[in-house]
Amino acid sequence: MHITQHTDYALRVLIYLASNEQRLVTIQEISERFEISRSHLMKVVNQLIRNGFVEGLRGKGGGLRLARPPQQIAVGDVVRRMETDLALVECFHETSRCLLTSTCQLKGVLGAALEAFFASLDKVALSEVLGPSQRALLHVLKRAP
Amino acid sequence: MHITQHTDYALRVLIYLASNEQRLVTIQEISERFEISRSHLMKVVNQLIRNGFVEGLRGKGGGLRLARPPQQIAVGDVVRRMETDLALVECFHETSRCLLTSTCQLKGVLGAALEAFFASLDKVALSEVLGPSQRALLHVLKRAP
DNA sequence: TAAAAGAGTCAATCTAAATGAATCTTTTGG
DNA sequence: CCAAAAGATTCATTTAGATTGACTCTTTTA
Repeated sequence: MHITQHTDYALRVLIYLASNEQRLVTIQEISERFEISRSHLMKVVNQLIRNGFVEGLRGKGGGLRLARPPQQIAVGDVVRRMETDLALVECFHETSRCLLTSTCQLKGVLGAALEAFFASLDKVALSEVLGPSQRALLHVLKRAP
Repeated sequence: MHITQHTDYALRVLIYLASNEQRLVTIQEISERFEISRSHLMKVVNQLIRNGFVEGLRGKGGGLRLARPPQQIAVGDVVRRMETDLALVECFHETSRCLLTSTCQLKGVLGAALEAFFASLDKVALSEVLGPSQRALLHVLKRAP
């Protein structure tokens, strides 16, 4: 059971942006910091923008910033939107060829468990997964004029 | 996010065995019923036996049967023991090279979500995922002498 | 004691994720 | 206005892990 690195990177990007809320951050910078290839990271960021978590400003002097304050970004939401395939097992698909599909209750049971998984993640905001020092920084920034 | 087919098959095997509690079932039979290669299925069954869910009786006239009544087999337990790698993201590993690992709270948050996932599955017994007709059969069998 | 049944090993295959090169498009500072 | 900075898109390659199946044991009992 895994979450794709794509989603993993997305969370890292958001955490990084949250820790640098006061300025624009370029993909270049993030890719260097995390040692991830620029073009790969680009795709991750793209998806974050398309899903409304991040704002991307093009052109000279452009960069990235959170589209909403980190208190309003639920971790569960991010994972849900970044993971493209949430079909835990074959019988989640219409095309399932398992001969039990029609009668067995597994699909519902696993579906409920998946919901519990996301419900747990939904309770946590991006601002809460930052390290103590980063959170302190956030706090200071909020109090600044 | 996926569960391996290995685990998927394991659940199918258990369901099949639960629906045929009154007799021994051979791997051969299951592999034909589910159209899975015999040697592949063998590995799945092996793991089920090693984990104490199934009893395998060798030799002529042998076969498989549940090691415990299906009411005492939790779906969560099966998934937990069949899935070999439950490290959701890189930072679950000791060797994580993510520079956030030390400070960020993601690991704990995702870990808690995973627990919620399994807690949900633990509430369900194998006997509860059988189809209505199969469950009815179980019921009848229990009442028989 | 031979046949049935499970156990184990090994290598091939297949798939989806991950990667990265190359080429767009947009924007703005000078 | 236009060159440079920055994000957007496309495409092909690589890689890791899951899946598969052939082949060879070992155990057991009719």
